[in-house]
Amino acid sequence: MAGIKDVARQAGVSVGTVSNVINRPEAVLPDTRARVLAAIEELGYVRSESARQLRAGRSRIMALLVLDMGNPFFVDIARGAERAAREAGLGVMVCNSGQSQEEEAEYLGLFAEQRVCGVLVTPADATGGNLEAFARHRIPYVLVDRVASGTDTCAVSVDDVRGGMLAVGHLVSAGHRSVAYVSGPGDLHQIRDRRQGALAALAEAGLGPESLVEIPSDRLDVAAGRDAGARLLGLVPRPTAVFCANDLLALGVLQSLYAAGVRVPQDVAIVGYDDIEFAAAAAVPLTSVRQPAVVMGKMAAELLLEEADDEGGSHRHRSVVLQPELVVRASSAAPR
Amino acid sequence: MAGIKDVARQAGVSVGTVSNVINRPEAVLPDTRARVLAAIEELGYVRSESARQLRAGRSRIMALLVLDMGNPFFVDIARGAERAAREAGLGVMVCNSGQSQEEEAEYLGLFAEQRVCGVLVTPADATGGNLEAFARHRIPYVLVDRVASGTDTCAVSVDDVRGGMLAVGHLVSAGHRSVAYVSGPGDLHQIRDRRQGALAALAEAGLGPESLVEIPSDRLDVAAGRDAGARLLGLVPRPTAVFCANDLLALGVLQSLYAAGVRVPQDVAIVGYDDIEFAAAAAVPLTSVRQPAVVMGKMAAELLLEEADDEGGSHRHRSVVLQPELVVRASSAAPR
DNA sequence: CCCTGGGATTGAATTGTTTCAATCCGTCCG
DNA sequence: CGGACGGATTGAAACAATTCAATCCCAGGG
Repeated sequence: MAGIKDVARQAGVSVGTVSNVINRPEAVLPDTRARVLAAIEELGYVRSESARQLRAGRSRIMALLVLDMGNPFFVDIARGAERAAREAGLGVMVCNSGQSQEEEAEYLGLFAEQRVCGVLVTPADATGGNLEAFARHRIPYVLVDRVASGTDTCAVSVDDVRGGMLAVGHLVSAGHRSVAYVSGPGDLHQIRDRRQGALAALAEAGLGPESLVEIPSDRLDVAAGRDAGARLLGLVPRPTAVFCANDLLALGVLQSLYAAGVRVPQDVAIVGYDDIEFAAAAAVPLTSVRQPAVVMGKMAAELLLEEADDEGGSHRHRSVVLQPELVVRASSAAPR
Repeated sequence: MAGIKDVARQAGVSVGTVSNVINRPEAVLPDTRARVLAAIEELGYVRSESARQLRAGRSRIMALLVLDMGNPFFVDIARGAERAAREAGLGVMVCNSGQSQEEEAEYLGLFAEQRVCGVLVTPADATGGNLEAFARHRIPYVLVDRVASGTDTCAVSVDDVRGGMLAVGHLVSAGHRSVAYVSGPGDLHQIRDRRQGALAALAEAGLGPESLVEIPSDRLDVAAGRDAGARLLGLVPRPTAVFCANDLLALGVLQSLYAAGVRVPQDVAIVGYDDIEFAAAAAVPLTSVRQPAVVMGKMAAELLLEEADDEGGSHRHRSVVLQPELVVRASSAAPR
């Protein structure tokens, strides 16, 4: 494959001039430039990003590590991040940790080797042990959909406690007195905060924690939702409402109930979380807590860019907390 | 940041030995190895992928360029590809062309600069002009969800003509005599082939092309489906069935009809395409043509790896055509 | 005791770019 | 006419790894 040297020889100039034509065209005489461009075209020269990177010390790629790209919520985050990165002339490498700490560690290692200019990450665990180790590499990172534990990191999150409160508050005010909570992996902050919000909403209505029946689940996808739905059907007495930790679970629960002939919302009301595009198109359009996912991705990327571009150490870490919003649809209503 | 030289100095060995410890540990005496590993640990050394790549001439990353990551169909393809790549120790860089030829060209340029070891691509246009130009770089690529136009490329696709035939054949045999086809961008092969299959199914039942009412759409997402649904409602006489070029469109159409009080399937039957996970969870569970997306991604990646690993020129390009499968659900049934 | 064989280690060459001090050359001014 | 200036161009250093021929050293055999 042709390199800058071949181009230089072909055009009868030095390598430095070729480099200038590519990076600072205005600093080269028009006819020299033309000659070089002709040579580039003729040889099909493409500059080597790795050589560039080697010299620059870091790549022009930003990494995004999410829990699950099968969840449209994360796809939206990726969209927002990509948009912001693109504006800064950077590429985005999107990876899935699948909520596994091992995969997370593996990917973080990969990012360090790639010398990415920064990492956006939704941690797979509450403690953030992997990130602690990662911090050593001096590669900036921003927490996404997660509050910062200290002041040594930027973070963008949505108020999950408030989200849980909105969801269960809505159910309680519709008359429900017993609510199931289909949760996810207990080591995810989001899950715990939403529960806390749910409990707060119940408490506000004078109901104790026994009014929240937890149906645990180790994954956060539609299949897990179907399982949870089956378990819900077996509960005696059966709660009249379900709050699901995300929309995928909710869609699964809905499917399960539907198949068993349980009517939604007449027999059981359902509220999901994230308000993914498919929530509105569900068997019964799903009430859900909307999160500004695209904005979150965009802001996270912008914070990261600010930190990465910062030469003088003037960057101050910031935590942005966005507000969720309840979107009421057919799946939630007063019990009979 | 510490380099291999720093490690060598710290451990009191040469750079070559450090390299050996990393890449061929068995070729180094145990205590030397231990000393080097200790130095690596102490300095927090992380090998530079760019330097590695520069020497190797190509990166250890495979690119995947799809039309839209917001479509779960492509997410499944990505999953399959990622799995295969991972087994070969490669990373995958997933990018969206958004059906734009400009973005496609831009990304292909980026891939060339990155010297990726290969590209999996779902072309944004029928002619494949961008790929023709790309072929010049001698970077192997495999067409995904698209048949190869010649024998100079590997390709993995699903028989879209047959898919269209299955979908419309099903509708016709349920008694429908007028079917709307909500299509997408006309320069996509998939869209045209599915139409052709639809026409073939009609012809088989003795119906002419006038029985297929095309509702064009320039995008392939839920919002476009809603628009198409609105246009469908305005048609006189209104077709009794709709075949949608993909499930996102179908879900949008469904939402639209639902909102207008048109009953599915009693008034209008709907058949989608792709059988994404959300099709089963739709307002009315969606009849759809299932495509083996994960398998397609996996096979494409495997073909690419075979071509990329081929030193002796023994690789022969292959086209794999997979078969779609009709999944009947509630959204399709005989008209009154 | 010398030589040989072979495993361990070395160190220089190589990869393709960017950057920057040095050089070149033509012009302008004194 | 000489010197200074400035824009264009040059060429070598630096980046961080891999690779491989050369070297080193030790054991075993003659």
